[in-house]
Amino acid sequence: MTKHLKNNRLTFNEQCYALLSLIPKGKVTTYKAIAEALETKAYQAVGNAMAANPNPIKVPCHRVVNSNGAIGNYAFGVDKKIELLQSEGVIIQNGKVMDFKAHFFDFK
DNA sequence: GGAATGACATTTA
DNA sequence: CTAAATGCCATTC
Repeated sequence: MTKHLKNNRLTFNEQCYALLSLIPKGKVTTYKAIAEALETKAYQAVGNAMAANPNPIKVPCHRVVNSNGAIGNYAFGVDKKIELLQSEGVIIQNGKVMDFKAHFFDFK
């Protein structure tokens, strides 16, 4: 990049991580919700941010699923993502989140 | 600076 | 309901 301004604000990714770190155990959110919380429609960019997640320990990227209830993807494998979620109390069946609304964490 | 890429979403067939 | 096409936007090549 020739424009090394970066401004003073956090990168899009950092903002995503910040939001994710707010999600309590046993709750999930969607890429859409995160994007909306950042006041943008960069749904896909949110996914990219997760893929670039530098610290999976502090950032529970496994709590982010697709807006249609599907699990989506995960750096460590979808199966691993499912296991993590289930161990936190989120019911998953047939690769989809059951009672999605109940487990949904909204940033508003 | 521009093109390509992606852990998505929504609409249409 | 499933599948394909189209739109979006930040990041990376």
